[in-house]
Amino acid sequence: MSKVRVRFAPSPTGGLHLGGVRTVLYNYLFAKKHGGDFIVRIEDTDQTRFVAGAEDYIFDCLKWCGMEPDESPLLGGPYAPYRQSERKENYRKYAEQLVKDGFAYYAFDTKEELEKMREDFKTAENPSPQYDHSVRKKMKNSLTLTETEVKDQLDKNTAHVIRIKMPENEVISFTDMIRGEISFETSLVDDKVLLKADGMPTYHLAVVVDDYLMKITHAFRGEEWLPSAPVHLLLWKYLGWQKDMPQWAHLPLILGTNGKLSKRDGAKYGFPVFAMNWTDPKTNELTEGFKEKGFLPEAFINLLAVLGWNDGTEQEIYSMQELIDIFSMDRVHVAGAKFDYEKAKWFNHEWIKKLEVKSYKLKVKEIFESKGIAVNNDAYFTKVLELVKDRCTLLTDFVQQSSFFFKTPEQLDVDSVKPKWNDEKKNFFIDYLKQLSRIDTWDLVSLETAFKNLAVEKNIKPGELLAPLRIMLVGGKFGPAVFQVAELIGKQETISRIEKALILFSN
RNA sequence: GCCGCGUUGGUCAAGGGGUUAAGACGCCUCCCUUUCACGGAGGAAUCACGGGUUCGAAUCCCGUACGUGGUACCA
Repeated sequence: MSKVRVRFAPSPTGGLHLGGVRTVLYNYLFAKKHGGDFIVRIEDTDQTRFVAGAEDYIFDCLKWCGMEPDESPLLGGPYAPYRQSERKENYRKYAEQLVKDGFAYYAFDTKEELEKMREDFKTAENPSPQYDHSVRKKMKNSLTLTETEVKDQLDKNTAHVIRIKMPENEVISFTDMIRGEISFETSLVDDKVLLKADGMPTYHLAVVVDDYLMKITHAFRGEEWLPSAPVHLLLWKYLGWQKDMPQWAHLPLILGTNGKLSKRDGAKYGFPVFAMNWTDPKTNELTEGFKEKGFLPEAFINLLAVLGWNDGTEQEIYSMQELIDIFSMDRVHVAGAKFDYEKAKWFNHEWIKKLEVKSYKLKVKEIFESKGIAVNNDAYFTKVLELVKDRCTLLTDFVQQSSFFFKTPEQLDVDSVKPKWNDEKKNFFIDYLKQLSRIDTWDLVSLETAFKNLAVEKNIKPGELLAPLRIMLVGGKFGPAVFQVAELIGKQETISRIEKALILFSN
């Protein structure tokens, strides 16, 4: 078999959502597993939906996820250009060839005429009539017009499209790598437009031509493309390229609360749907991404990989390299999967625990700095992160879990202390403060011993005192062992926090 | 409407004629921990429905229902 070449062909129309990233992932994994090439080709033939900046955004996302292409508009490659708008000249000749060979035809119908047709043929049973073998005989095209009429229209530069001429009563079938044998009745498929009036190809023509020219061996795309597969199959055949046709796989959809996962689902239920922050340049509306939400790319890739695929074992945590080694298309699920944000967070938690702090501390540092918390001592920072990583699900959780190591808590959970606060406890802390100031070896053991001994001496249960101490140092009922916190923040800071809190509690 | 594709706990799912129908997330209980987590031990919860085929069906076949995608000069 020739070298494996797969492509991801996004249209730059907005943020890169979960389904998109997973499609890239499966393409990428398959390519890398077989030592092949991963190509990214931009489908920007639709001028009206094109969104400025979306292309760069897509590449940023791929980079963040660790899926760098081998060929792309940015990198170039042997089959450049990789933007369909720049390949415009390629397509017309293939469309013309199809017309010449009798597999396609010119259609001169105006927008109004098409609308009229749809209106005229509309019935209760058929709410959306297609431009198919039965209606094409009644329309204005090179099948119904005489040769001279057609030539005349063409000479006059009348706006026209080229449509595929779907055969009648044929069954066309192919083998999908995930679903097996799939077949379609050609009479039921419409005469899809291949070349638009503006000279741009539609997706149908463009994928086939580009896949052929770029020597794509495997074509993986979302399940939403399944209904138009017969058009593509026929194009490969009609263009005479059948023996070079890639193998197909149609990936299951990622579902939201109902239907294909949408931006709305995310907004509604409070989870991201895009890989990275996306700001729509038209509306200026920001949609939060997984990256900014505090996800690790390792976790993001991992959770997407197993949403619709598994290797048959009980393993759930995989690195990119492991995925490359064991991924196989035939273990991809046929059914769509509903996205579960709780499980997504679990994956991130697992990765935070699994990875060494050094691999993400820069990201956490950025988050800290954006919250106005300065991080100066790298060794100290690492030590703190190491101490609290087990209790962080998202990278952003580090703020809540460890900001008190870097700055005095602004808000203390006074309400949890006050009801049980009394002079005995107050006096205990005053005495403890005195002892602390005399300690020379500031370590966990000395702090704890002094505390416990004093409690015994004062005849107060240590448990009664530990909670207030925690709130004094940390601000709330969370975080690592109290004495560990005291040890790390140091003598000065510990004493100062207790002193401040004492005043607060006694008011 | 028509066409395509699906359907195993709330979610992700293993299993593809004989299983006590794995496992994970979430939920609940307990242990550990004088906080919150981590960790550990348990628990509740599933084969869409109806017909076949078969000694035997979650598994094969056919219907039905439901879901989902398509039905654009969008991808």
